Amino acid sequence: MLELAILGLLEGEELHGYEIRKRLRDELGFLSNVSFGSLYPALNRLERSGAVVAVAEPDTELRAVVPMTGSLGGERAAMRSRRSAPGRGRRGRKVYRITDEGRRQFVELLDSERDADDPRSFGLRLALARYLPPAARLRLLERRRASLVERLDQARAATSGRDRLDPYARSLVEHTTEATEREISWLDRLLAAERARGTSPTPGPAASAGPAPRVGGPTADNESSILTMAETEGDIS
Amino acid sequence: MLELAILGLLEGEELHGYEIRKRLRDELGFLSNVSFGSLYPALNRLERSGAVVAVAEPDTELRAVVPMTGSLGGERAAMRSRRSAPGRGRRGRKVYRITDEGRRQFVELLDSERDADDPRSFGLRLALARYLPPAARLRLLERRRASLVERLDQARAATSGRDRLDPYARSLVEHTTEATEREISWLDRLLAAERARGTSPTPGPAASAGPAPRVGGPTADNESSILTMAETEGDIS
DNA sequence: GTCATCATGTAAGCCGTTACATGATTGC
DNA sequence: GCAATCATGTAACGGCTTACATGATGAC
Repeated sequence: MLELAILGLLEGEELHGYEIRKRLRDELGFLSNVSFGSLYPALNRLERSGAVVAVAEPDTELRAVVPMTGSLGGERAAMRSRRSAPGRGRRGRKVYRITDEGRRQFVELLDSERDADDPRSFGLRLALARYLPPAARLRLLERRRASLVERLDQARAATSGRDRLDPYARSLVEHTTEATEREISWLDRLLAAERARGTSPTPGPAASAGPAPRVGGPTADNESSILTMAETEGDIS
Repeated sequence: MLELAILGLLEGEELHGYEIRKRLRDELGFLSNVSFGSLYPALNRLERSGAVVAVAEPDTELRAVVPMTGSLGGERAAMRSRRSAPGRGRRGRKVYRITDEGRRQFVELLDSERDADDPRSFGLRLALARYLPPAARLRLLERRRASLVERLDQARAATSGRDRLDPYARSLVEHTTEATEREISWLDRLLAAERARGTSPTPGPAASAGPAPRVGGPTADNESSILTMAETEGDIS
């Protein structure tokens, strides 16, 4: 899960650990904050498995920081702090780049059903769905839909018999049921758009067209932290 | 978390481990299935801490199973399988009953903010909210509301900035935002009902909690019973 | 020169899982 | 008497968290 998110970020650009953590928080909304105690070991695992390599920092950053002057002192100071291991840029930063092997692992992970029970799993995968081939994208949406439908059926079966629930549990069930129904119909729109794209010569931006329910709020043209797709995940059945 | 759910079930009736697992799945929808490897250790922890005790099975069940006859053979067979340790009923079942200490722990857990990041946490607590005193119930709802509003604000703040998201991420953000707004207004209805109900005079130290900030969503003041969750059904398509 | 921030890592522990091991009861 | 289910438990392991430890850089 964590490794999937990291690879997803590195698909876009080279990053070092500290920055990756920020992106996970701000961009993917992945976990409020992933701890370093899990982030760095994860990066080391990825490096050992050949999914990423430590590289020198991109020129752009480096040039901006290191003075152009021939100043001996400045050069030496820069060297001292810089040269110790591959992938160490200024300061002690270790900048990672994804490899071809990493891309392979990434798509494999993205297309797998690991962590299917974790509510963040689907949100993360959909946020990275642009990296999936169309067929796999359909599978992802269909799996999610099926699991929601099953949950709904199960809930209805269990509730029908004994509606002796107290008001709180009952309200929770109702709210969760409705939210689930809404998600299913949202998925149906995504699926329709996805299928229309694949089968007809209509390419492109149809994908997000469906939604925009616009209940009343401002039409946010948002780029946000992609998600806090924590999802209510109601209890009770 | 698991212990909270277990205590919640035992508030209602005496149960043995295997049955508890079924209830967690069918009744609380807690985890698709809690493994025995975590359930039994949890029960043992609860027993050691004095929150539960192993008891003889309730008479009702026992009577139904053990024949009333004075048949020596029957009696002996029943004894053989039954008597080994307190709380062992027929077969090897170990039936648990919550204690006063357990009830104290239960309410304390229920009112705490543990696992606040876990999305199942709120659902579980609301499902058990009937066991909370009114003030704690309000706190629970207000905490949830505040965290959703914060999430929404954060998303919008991050949103206002730069680059465009791809269609999948964008659709995800939109759907999640809308779902969050709906949950907030649902909570507003629950809060209104809750306030209308019990509390005529606000207790002395009202300072800490205070009224809800009203930052984000609409202030839907739909009174009516908590059960009336007709929901505005803004539906799209 | 010292503080906040950036940056990387290790160690201990919690909480859960899967896999394994055992045995009783019921139905056929 | 045999299988399916009920029922309880242990052992090994995994991933994530907190707390700890270290050090560089930039601002004042």
